Amino acid sequence: MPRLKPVRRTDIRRENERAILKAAEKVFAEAGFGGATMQLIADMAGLPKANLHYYFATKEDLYRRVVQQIFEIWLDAAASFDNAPGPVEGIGAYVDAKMDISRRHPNGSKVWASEVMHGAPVIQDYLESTLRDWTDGRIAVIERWISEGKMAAIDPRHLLYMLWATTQHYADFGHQIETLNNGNPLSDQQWQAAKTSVKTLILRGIDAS
Amino acid sequence: MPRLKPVRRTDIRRENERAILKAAEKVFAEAGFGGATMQLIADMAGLPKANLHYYFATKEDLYRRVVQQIFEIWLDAAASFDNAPGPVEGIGAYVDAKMDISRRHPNGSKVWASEVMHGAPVIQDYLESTLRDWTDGRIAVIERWISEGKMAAIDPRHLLYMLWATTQHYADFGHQIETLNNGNPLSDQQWQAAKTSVKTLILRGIDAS
DNA sequence: TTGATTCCTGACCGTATGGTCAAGATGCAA
DNA sequence: TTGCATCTTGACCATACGGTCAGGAATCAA
Repeated sequence: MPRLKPVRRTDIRRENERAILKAAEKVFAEAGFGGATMQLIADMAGLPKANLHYYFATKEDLYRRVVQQIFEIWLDAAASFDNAPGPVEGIGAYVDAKMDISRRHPNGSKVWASEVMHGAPVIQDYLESTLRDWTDGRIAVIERWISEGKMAAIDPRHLLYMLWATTQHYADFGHQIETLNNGNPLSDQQWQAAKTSVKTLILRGIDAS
Repeated sequence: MPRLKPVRRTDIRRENERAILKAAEKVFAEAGFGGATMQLIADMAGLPKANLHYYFATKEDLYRRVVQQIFEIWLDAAASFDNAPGPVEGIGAYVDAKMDISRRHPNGSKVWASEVMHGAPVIQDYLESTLRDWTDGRIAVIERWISEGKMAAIDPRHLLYMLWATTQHYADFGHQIETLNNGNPLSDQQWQAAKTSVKTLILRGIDAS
Protein backbone atom coordinates (compact mmCIF):
# COMPACT_ATOMS: atom_id res chain seq x y z
CA MET A 1 0.00 0.00 0.00
CA PRO A 2 1.76 3.20 -1.16
CA ARG A 3 1.75 6.14 1.14
CA LEU A 4 -0.64 8.72 -0.27
CA LYS A 5 -0.14 11.93 1.63
CA PRO A 6 3.35 13.14 2.46
CA VAL A 7 3.74 12.81 6.13
CA ARG A 8 4.17 14.80 9.26
CA ARG A 9 6.57 13.16 11.70
CA THR A 10 3.88 12.75 14.33
CA ASP A 11 1.62 10.92 11.95
CA ILE A 12 4.25 8.41 10.86
CA ARG A 13 4.38 6.55 14.11
CA ARG A 14 0.63 6.58 14.66
CA GLU A 15 -0.16 5.49 11.13
CA ASN A 16 2.43 2.71 11.00
CA GLU A 17 1.45 1.33 14.39
CA ARG A 18 -2.16 1.36 13.28
CA ALA A 19 -1.38 -0.52 10.06
CA ILE A 20 0.77 -3.05 11.91
CA LEU A 21 -1.84 -3.66 14.60
CA LYS A 22 -4.55 -4.12 11.99
CA ALA A 23 -2.48 -6.62 10.03
CA ALA A 24 -1.38 -8.38 13.20
CA GLU A 25 -4.96 -8.79 14.43
CA LYS A 26 -5.87 -10.51 11.20
CA VAL A 27 -2.84 -12.76 11.04
CA PHE A 28 -3.01 -13.74 14.72
CA ALA A 29 -6.71 -14.51 14.32
CA GLU A 30 -6.21 -16.63 11.23
CA ALA A 31 -3.06 -18.49 12.23
CA GLY A 32 -2.86 -18.30 16.01
CA PHE A 33 0.13 -16.91 17.88
CA GLY A 34 2.38 -19.82 17.02
CA GLY A 35 1.34 -19.97 13.40
CA ALA A 36 1.59 -16.26 12.76
CA THR A 37 4.85 -14.96 11.32
CA MET A 38 6.28 -11.49 11.54
CA GLN A 39 7.03 -11.69 7.85
CA LEU A 40 3.38 -12.24 6.95
CA ILE A 41 2.24 -9.42 9.21
CA ALA A 42 4.85 -7.17 7.64
CA ASP A 43 3.75 -8.04 4.11
CA MET A 44 0.12 -7.43 5.01
CA ALA A 45 1.00 -4.07 6.55
CA GLY A 46 3.12 -3.18 3.54
CA LEU A 47 6.32 -2.75 5.53
CA PRO A 48 9.62 -4.58 5.72
CA LYS A 49 9.89 -6.97 8.58
CA ALA A 50 12.70 -5.07 10.25
CA ASN A 51 10.40 -2.07 10.47
CA LEU A 52 7.96 -4.04 12.61
CA HIS A 53 10.68 -4.61 15.14
CA TYR A 54 11.36 -0.89 15.18
CA TYR A 55 7.82 -0.24 16.46
CA PHE A 56 7.25 -3.44 18.43
CA ALA A 57 10.27 -4.99 20.06
CA THR A 58 9.05 -8.58 19.95
CA LYS A 59 6.26 -10.69 18.53
CA GLU A 60 4.82 -10.98 22.02
CA ASP A 61 4.70 -7.23 22.50
CA LEU A 62 2.73 -6.90 19.31
CA TYR A 63 0.42 -9.74 20.30
CA ARG A 64 -0.19 -8.25 23.72
CA ARG A 65 -1.30 -4.97 22.19
CA VAL A 66 -3.77 -6.77 19.93
CA VAL A 67 -5.31 -8.63 22.84
CA GLN A 68 -5.58 -5.48 24.91
CA GLN A 69 -7.42 -3.72 22.10
CA ILE A 70 -10.36 -6.10 21.97
CA PHE A 71 -10.57 -6.28 25.73
CA GLU A 72 -10.95 -2.50 25.94
CA ILE A 73 -13.61 -2.54 23.24
CA TRP A 74 -15.58 -5.08 25.24
CA LEU A 75 -15.22 -3.11 28.42
CA ASP A 76 -16.67 -0.07 26.69
CA ALA A 77 -19.65 -2.11 25.53
CA ALA A 78 -20.28 -2.98 29.14
CA ALA A 79 -21.49 0.56 29.77
CA SER A 80 -24.79 -0.68 28.35
CA PHE A 81 -25.24 -2.63 31.50
CA ASP A 82 -25.00 0.25 33.90
CA ASN A 83 -27.64 2.86 34.44
CA ALA A 84 -30.24 0.55 32.95
CA PRO A 85 -33.52 0.50 34.84
CA GLY A 86 -33.89 -3.26 34.41
CA PRO A 87 -32.76 -6.39 32.59
CA VAL A 88 -34.80 -5.77 29.47
CA GLU A 89 -32.96 -2.56 28.75
CA GLY A 90 -29.61 -3.49 30.28
CA ILE A 91 -29.16 -6.98 28.93
CA GLY A 92 -30.88 -6.11 25.68
CA ALA A 93 -28.44 -3.28 25.06
CA TYR A 94 -25.51 -5.42 26.12
CA VAL A 95 -26.45 -8.15 23.65
CA ASP A 96 -26.85 -5.57 20.91
CA ALA A 97 -23.47 -4.08 21.67
CA LYS A 98 -21.66 -7.40 21.85
CA MET A 99 -23.28 -8.68 18.67
CA ASP A 100 -22.22 -5.51 16.87
CA ILE A 101 -18.67 -6.03 18.07
CA SER A 102 -18.74 -9.65 16.90
CA ARG A 103 -19.65 -8.40 13.48
CA ARG A 104 -17.20 -5.51 13.35
CA HIS A 105 -14.24 -7.03 15.15
CA PRO A 106 -14.41 -10.79 14.58
CA ASN A 107 -10.63 -11.06 14.46
CA GLY A 108 -10.14 -9.39 17.80
CA SER A 109 -12.66 -11.76 19.33
CA LYS A 110 -10.83 -14.74 17.87
CA VAL A 111 -7.48 -13.60 19.20
CA TRP A 112 -9.00 -13.21 22.64
CA ALA A 113 -10.61 -16.64 22.48
CA SER A 114 -7.34 -18.19 21.37
CA GLU A 115 -5.47 -16.47 24.17
CA VAL A 116 -7.89 -17.70 26.84
CA MET A 117 -8.00 -21.20 25.38
CA HIS A 118 -4.24 -21.41 25.67
CA GLY A 119 -4.40 -20.55 29.35
CA ALA A 120 -4.13 -16.76 29.04
CA PRO A 121 -0.32 -16.71 29.21
CA VAL A 122 -0.23 -13.05 28.31
CA ILE A 123 -3.30 -11.49 29.91
CA GLN A 124 -3.77 -13.55 33.05
CA ASP A 125 -3.35 -10.42 35.14
CA TYR A 126 -6.26 -8.79 33.28
CA LEU A 127 -8.47 -11.75 34.06
CA GLU A 128 -7.60 -11.60 37.72
CA SER A 129 -8.02 -7.85 38.11
CA THR A 130 -10.10 -5.97 35.55
CA LEU A 131 -12.31 -8.81 34.38
CA ARG A 132 -12.93 -10.12 37.87
CA ASP A 133 -13.90 -6.66 39.12
CA TRP A 134 -16.14 -6.04 36.13
CA THR A 135 -17.82 -9.40 36.63
CA ASP A 136 -18.42 -8.82 40.32
CA GLY A 137 -19.99 -5.47 39.53
CA ARG A 138 -22.43 -6.92 37.00
CA ILE A 139 -23.30 -9.79 39.30
CA ALA A 140 -24.31 -7.23 41.91
CA VAL A 141 -26.54 -5.49 39.37
CA ILE A 142 -28.18 -8.74 38.33
CA GLU A 143 -28.75 -9.76 41.94
CA ARG A 144 -30.38 -6.44 42.57
CA TRP A 145 -32.70 -6.97 39.62
CA ILE A 146 -33.58 -10.39 40.98
CA SER A 147 -34.29 -9.08 44.46
CA GLU A 148 -36.45 -6.37 42.93
CA GLY A 149 -38.49 -9.05 41.18
CA LYS A 150 -37.50 -7.85 37.72
CA MET A 151 -36.24 -11.23 36.58
CA ALA A 152 -36.12 -14.88 37.64
CA ALA A 153 -33.60 -16.07 40.21
CA ILE A 154 -30.88 -17.32 37.89
CA ASP A 155 -27.25 -17.70 38.94
CA PRO A 156 -25.82 -14.45 37.54
CA ARG A 157 -22.51 -16.08 36.73
CA HIS A 158 -24.01 -18.62 34.36
CA LEU A 159 -26.16 -15.94 32.80
CA LEU A 160 -23.04 -13.91 32.06
CA TYR A 161 -21.28 -16.94 30.62
CA MET A 162 -24.22 -17.56 28.33
CA LEU A 163 -24.18 -13.94 27.20
CA TRP A 164 -20.46 -14.04 26.45
CA ALA A 165 -20.57 -17.46 24.83
CA THR A 166 -23.53 -16.75 22.59
CA THR A 167 -22.53 -13.31 21.37
CA GLN A 168 -18.90 -14.20 20.78
CA HIS A 169 -19.89 -17.41 19.03
CA TYR A 170 -21.01 -15.33 16.06
CA ALA A 171 -17.45 -14.06 15.71
CA ASP A 172 -15.35 -17.01 16.84
CA PHE A 173 -17.39 -19.61 14.94
CA GLY A 174 -18.31 -17.24 12.14
CA HIS A 175 -16.78 -19.56 9.61
CA GLN A 176 -18.95 -22.45 10.73
CA ILE A 177 -22.05 -20.26 10.71
CA GLU A 178 -21.17 -19.05 7.25
CA THR A 179 -20.75 -22.62 6.03
CA LEU A 180 -24.15 -23.55 7.45
CA ASN A 181 -25.55 -20.47 5.71
CA ASN A 182 -24.67 -22.04 2.35
CA GLY A 183 -21.27 -20.41 2.32
CA ASN A 184 -22.55 -16.85 2.56
CA PRO A 185 -21.81 -14.36 5.31
CA LEU A 186 -24.87 -13.32 7.28
CA SER A 187 -26.72 -10.48 5.59
CA ASP A 188 -27.84 -7.36 7.40
CA GLN A 189 -31.26 -8.89 7.89
CA GLN A 190 -29.78 -12.13 9.17
CA TRP A 191 -27.65 -10.29 11.68
CA GLN A 192 -30.70 -8.40 12.82
CA ALA A 193 -32.60 -11.67 13.16
CA ALA A 194 -29.72 -13.16 15.12
CA LYS A 195 -29.75 -10.29 17.58
CA THR A 196 -33.48 -10.58 17.99
CA SER A 197 -33.37 -14.33 18.51
CA VAL A 198 -30.62 -14.08 21.10
CA LYS A 199 -32.39 -11.32 23.00
CA THR A 200 -35.71 -13.11 22.87
CA LEU A 201 -34.24 -16.38 24.09
CA ILE A 202 -32.29 -14.84 26.93
CA LEU A 203 -34.82 -12.30 28.12
CA ARG A 204 -37.55 -14.92 28.17
CA GLY A 205 -35.07 -17.31 29.78
CA ILE A 206 -34.68 -14.96 32.71
CA ASP A 207 -38.41 -14.23 32.70
CA ALA A 208 -37.93 -10.55 31.95
CA SER A 209 -39.52 -10.25 28.55
CA MET B 1 6.35 -44.09 30.94
CA PRO B 2 7.77 -47.65 31.14
CA ARG B 3 5.83 -50.39 29.47
CA LEU B 4 4.27 -52.55 32.18
CA LYS B 5 2.88 -55.62 30.50
CA PRO B 6 4.92 -57.42 27.88
CA VAL B 7 3.27 -56.81 24.62
CA ARG B 8 1.47 -58.57 21.89
CA ARG B 9 2.25 -57.18 18.47
CA THR B 10 -1.33 -56.16 17.87
CA ASP B 11 -1.46 -54.15 21.07
CA ILE B 12 1.66 -52.16 20.32
CA ARG B 13 0.21 -50.16 17.50
CA ARG B 14 -3.09 -49.55 19.26
CA GLU B 15 -1.49 -48.53 22.51
CA ASN B 16 1.11 -46.22 20.97
CA GLU B 17 -1.41 -44.53 18.72
CA ARG B 18 -3.63 -44.01 21.73
CA ALA B 19 -0.81 -42.46 23.76
CA ILE B 20 0.23 -40.23 20.88
CA LEU B 21 -3.31 -39.05 20.20
CA LYS B 22 -3.85 -38.27 23.86
CA ALA B 23 -0.65 -36.27 24.10
CA ALA B 24 -1.34 -34.56 20.79
CA GLU B 25 -4.81 -33.49 21.86
CA LYS B 26 -3.38 -31.82 24.91
CA VAL B 27 -0.51 -30.11 23.14
CA PHE B 28 -2.63 -28.92 20.21
CA ALA B 29 -5.20 -27.57 22.66
CA GLU B 30 -2.64 -25.73 24.75
CA ALA B 31 -0.43 -24.37 21.99
CA GLY B 32 -2.53 -24.40 18.82
CA PHE B 33 -1.49 -26.16 15.65
CA GLY B 34 1.29 -23.71 14.84
CA GLY B 35 2.60 -23.58 18.38
CA ALA B 36 2.58 -27.31 18.95
CA THR B 37 5.79 -29.21 18.28
CA MET B 38 6.22 -32.86 17.45
CA GLN B 39 9.03 -32.97 19.99
CA LEU B 40 6.74 -31.86 22.81
CA ILE B 41 4.05 -34.33 21.83
CA ALA B 42 6.66 -37.06 21.69
CA ASP B 43 7.99 -36.20 25.14
CA MET B 44 4.49 -36.16 26.57
CA ALA B 45 3.73 -39.53 25.02
CA GLY B 46 7.03 -40.93 26.25
CA LEU B 47 8.32 -41.78 22.78
CA PRO B 48 11.15 -40.52 20.61
CA LYS B 49 10.07 -38.05 17.99
CA ALA B 50 11.01 -40.33 15.11
CA ASN B 51 8.57 -42.87 16.47
CA LEU B 52 5.70 -40.42 16.04
CA HIS B 53 6.47 -40.20 12.36
CA TYR B 54 6.37 -43.95 12.16
CA TYR B 55 2.70 -43.93 13.21
CA PHE B 56 1.63 -40.58 11.78
CA ALA B 57 3.32 -39.48 8.60
CA THR B 58 2.99 -35.75 9.20
CA LYS B 59 1.96 -33.26 11.87
CA GLU B 60 -1.18 -32.56 9.88
CA ASP B 61 -2.17 -36.22 9.77
CA LEU B 62 -1.91 -36.37 13.53
CA TYR B 63 -3.85 -33.15 13.93
CA ARG B 64 -6.60 -34.33 11.59
CA ARG B 65 -7.12 -37.45 13.67
CA VAL B 66 -7.45 -35.40 16.85
CA VAL B 67 -10.07 -33.15 15.29
CA GLN B 68 -12.05 -36.10 13.96
CA GLN B 69 -12.13 -37.67 17.41
CA ILE B 70 -13.98 -34.84 19.10
CA PHE B 71 -16.33 -34.44 16.18
CA GLU B 72 -17.37 -38.08 16.45
CA ILE B 73 -17.89 -37.74 20.18
CA TRP B 74 -20.20 -34.80 19.59
CA LEU B 75 -22.13 -36.64 16.92
CA ASP B 76 -22.75 -39.48 19.35
CA ALA B 77 -24.09 -37.04 21.91
CA ALA B 78 -26.58 -35.89 19.33
CA ALA B 79 -28.48 -39.11 19.74
CA SER B 80 -30.06 -37.43 22.76
CA PHE B 81 -31.95 -35.26 20.37
CA ASP B 82 -33.65 -38.01 18.48
CA ASN B 83 -36.51 -40.09 19.74
CA ALA B 84 -37.30 -37.46 22.32
CA PRO B 85 -41.00 -36.74 22.73
CA GLY B 86 -40.41 -33.03 23.08
CA PRO B 87 -37.91 -30.23 23.70
CA VAL B 88 -37.80 -30.65 27.46
CA GLU B 89 -36.46 -34.18 27.14
CA GLY B 90 -34.55 -33.74 23.87
CA ILE B 91 -32.81 -30.44 24.50
CA GLY B 92 -32.42 -31.20 28.18
CA ALA B 93 -30.58 -34.42 27.41
CA TYR B 94 -28.53 -32.74 24.70
CA VAL B 95 -27.36 -30.04 27.09
CA ASP B 96 -26.50 -32.66 29.69
CA ALA B 97 -24.51 -34.66 27.16
CA LYS B 98 -22.63 -31.68 25.78
CA MET B 99 -21.84 -30.33 29.22
CA ASP B 100 -20.46 -33.71 30.22
CA ILE B 101 -18.27 -33.73 27.13
CA SER B 102 -17.05 -30.22 27.90
CA ARG B 103 -15.97 -31.47 31.28
CA ARG B 104 -14.43 -34.74 30.12
CA HIS B 105 -12.88 -33.64 26.83
CA PRO B 106 -12.06 -29.96 27.19
CA ASN B 107 -8.95 -30.32 25.06
CA GLY B 108 -10.81 -31.86 22.15
CA SER B 109 -13.31 -29.04 22.27
CA LYS B 110 -10.51 -26.48 22.21
CA VAL B 111 -8.84 -28.09 19.24
CA TRP B 112 -12.13 -28.03 17.36
CA ALA B 113 -12.73 -24.39 18.26
CA SER B 114 -9.24 -23.49 17.14
CA GLU B 115 -9.69 -25.34 13.87
CA VAL B 116 -12.97 -23.58 13.07
CA MET B 117 -11.61 -20.18 14.13
CA HIS B 118 -8.76 -20.58 11.67
CA GLY B 119 -11.21 -21.21 8.85
CA ALA B 120 -11.44 -25.01 9.14
CA PRO B 121 -8.53 -25.67 6.76
CA VAL B 122 -8.54 -29.36 7.65
CA ILE B 123 -12.18 -30.26 8.24
CA GLN B 124 -14.05 -27.99 5.87
CA ASP B 125 -15.49 -31.05 4.11
CA TYR B 126 -16.95 -32.25 7.43
CA LEU B 127 -18.68 -28.94 7.93
CA GLU B 128 -20.17 -29.04 4.47
CA SER B 129 -21.35 -32.63 4.61
CA THR B 130 -21.81 -34.26 8.00
CA LEU B 131 -22.38 -31.16 10.09
CA ARG B 132 -24.72 -29.58 7.56
CA ASP B 133 -26.80 -32.76 7.32
CA TRP B 134 -26.92 -33.16 11.07
CA THR B 135 -27.97 -29.54 11.49
CA ASP B 136 -30.71 -29.79 8.90
CA GLY B 137 -32.05 -32.88 10.64
CA ARG B 138 -32.25 -31.20 14.04
CA ILE B 139 -33.80 -28.09 12.54
CA ALA B 140 -36.57 -30.28 11.19
CA VAL B 141 -37.13 -31.78 14.62
CA ILE B 142 -37.27 -28.35 16.25
CA GLU B 143 -39.67 -27.06 13.63
CA ARG B 144 -41.92 -30.03 14.27
CA TRP B 145 -41.91 -29.28 17.99
CA ILE B 146 -42.82 -25.69 17.21
CA SER B 147 -45.66 -26.67 14.90
CA GLU B 148 -46.92 -29.06 17.57
CA GLY B 149 -47.05 -26.18 20.03
CA LYS B 150 -44.43 -27.71 22.29
CA MET B 151 -42.20 -24.65 22.28
CA ALA B 152 -42.13 -21.04 21.13
CA ALA B 153 -41.44 -20.13 17.52
CA ILE B 154 -37.72 -19.48 17.73
CA ASP B 155 -35.41 -19.65 14.72
CA PRO B 156 -33.99 -23.18 15.17
CA ARG B 157 -30.62 -22.16 13.78
CA HIS B 158 -29.98 -19.55 16.45
CA LEU B 159 -31.21 -21.91 19.11
CA LEU B 160 -28.66 -24.48 17.99
CA TYR B 161 -25.90 -21.86 17.94
CA MET B 162 -26.78 -20.89 21.48
CA LEU B 163 -26.69 -24.53 22.57
CA TRP B 164 -23.30 -25.07 20.99
CA ALA B 165 -21.85 -21.79 22.17
CA THR B 166 -22.99 -22.12 25.75
CA THR B 167 -22.06 -25.73 26.33
CA GLN B 168 -18.68 -25.51 24.62
CA HIS B 169 -17.89 -22.27 26.45
CA TYR B 170 -17.38 -24.30 29.62
CA ALA B 171 -14.57 -26.16 27.87
CA ASP B 172 -13.09 -23.54 25.57
CA PHE B 173 -13.15 -20.76 28.15
CA GLY B 174 -12.63 -23.07 31.09
CA HIS B 175 -9.53 -21.20 32.11
CA GLN B 176 -11.43 -17.93 32.31
CA ILE B 177 -14.24 -19.57 34.27
CA GLU B 178 -11.71 -21.10 36.62
CA THR B 179 -10.05 -17.72 37.16
CA LEU B 180 -13.43 -16.16 37.96
CA ASN B 181 -14.02 -19.06 40.35
CA ASN B 182 -11.10 -17.84 42.48
CA GLY B 183 -8.65 -20.01 40.56
CA ASN B 184 -10.42 -23.28 41.35
CA PRO B 185 -11.85 -25.71 38.82
CA LEU B 186 -15.60 -26.12 39.08
CA SER B 187 -16.56 -28.69 41.70
CA ASP B 188 -19.04 -31.49 41.07
CA GLN B 189 -21.78 -29.37 42.58
CA GLN B 190 -20.81 -26.35 40.52
CA TRP B 191 -20.92 -28.39 37.32
CA GLN B 192 -24.31 -29.67 38.32
CA ALA B 193 -25.47 -26.12 38.98
CA ALA B 194 -24.09 -25.03 35.63
CA LYS B 195 -26.05 -27.72 33.82
CA THR B 196 -29.21 -26.80 35.67
CA SER B 197 -28.77 -23.09 34.98
CA VAL B 198 -28.17 -23.64 31.29
CA LYS B 199 -31.14 -25.96 30.94
CA THR B 200 -33.41 -23.64 32.90
CA LEU B 201 -32.41 -20.61 30.89
CA ILE B 202 -32.80 -22.28 27.53
CA LEU B 203 -35.94 -24.30 28.20
CA ARG B 204 -37.67 -21.25 29.62
CA GLY B 205 -36.26 -19.24 26.75
CA ILE B 206 -38.08 -21.45 24.26
CA ASP B 207 -41.14 -21.53 26.50
CA ALA B 208 -40.94 -25.29 27.04
CA SER B 209 -40.22 -25.53 30.74
C1' DT C 1 15.44 -71.97 14.77
C1' DT C 2 14.68 -69.15 11.05
C1' DG C 3 13.14 -65.70 8.09
C1' DA C 4 10.01 -62.00 7.48
C1' DT C 5 7.58 -58.28 9.26
C1' DT C 6 6.95 -54.73 12.32
C1' DC C 7 8.75 -51.57 15.47
C1' DC C 8 12.31 -48.39 17.31
C1' DT C 9 15.59 -44.51 17.37
C1' DG C 10 19.94 -41.50 17.17
C1' DA C 11 21.79 -38.74 13.94
C1' DC C 12 21.11 -35.87 10.39
C1' DC C 13 19.21 -32.22 6.86
C1' DG C 14 17.01 -28.23 4.68
C1' DT C 15 14.24 -24.59 5.76
C1' DA C 16 11.93 -20.91 8.03
C1' DT C 17 11.64 -18.06 11.91
C1' DG C 18 12.36 -14.24 15.41
C1' DG C 19 15.40 -11.04 16.05
C1' DT C 20 19.79 -7.88 15.22
C1' DC C 21 22.54 -4.40 13.20
C1' DA C 22 24.79 -0.85 10.79
C1' DA C 23 24.34 2.27 7.32
C1' DG C 24 21.55 5.30 5.03
C1' DA C 25 17.17 8.20 4.18
C1' DT C 26 13.85 11.41 5.81
C1' DG C 27 11.74 15.00 8.57
C1' DC C 28 12.33 18.94 11.46
C1' DA C 29 13.79 22.75 14.52
C1' DA C 30 17.02 26.47 14.71
C1' DT D 1 21.71 25.27 5.58
C1' DT D 2 23.00 22.64 9.40
C1' DG D 3 22.71 19.27 12.87
C1' DC D 4 20.00 16.10 15.33
C1' DA D 5 16.35 12.73 16.03
C1' DT D 6 13.46 9.64 13.93
C1' DC D 7 12.55 6.34 10.61
C1' DT D 8 13.82 2.66 7.04
C1' DT D 9 15.78 -1.51 5.33
C1' DG D 10 18.74 -5.30 3.21
C1' DA D 11 21.71 -8.47 4.94
C1' DC D 12 22.73 -11.37 8.40
C1' DC D 13 22.64 -14.84 12.52
C1' DA D 14 21.47 -18.49 15.73
C1' DT D 15 18.00 -21.47 16.67
C1' DA D 16 14.29 -24.64 16.34
C1' DC D 17 11.36 -27.10 13.60
C1' DG D 18 9.24 -30.94 10.58
C1' DG D 19 10.71 -34.60 8.45
C1' DT D 20 14.14 -38.48 6.75
C1' DC D 21 16.82 -42.54 6.97
C1' DA D 22 19.60 -46.47 7.83
C1' DG D 23 20.43 -49.87 10.78
C1' DG D 24 19.28 -52.42 14.73
C1' DA D 25 15.77 -54.70 18.07
C1' DA D 26 11.61 -57.08 19.00
C1' DT D 27 7.77 -60.01 17.69
C1' DC D 28 5.68 -63.68 15.33
C1' DA D 29 4.33 -67.45 12.09
C1' DA D 30 6.13 -71.65 10.28
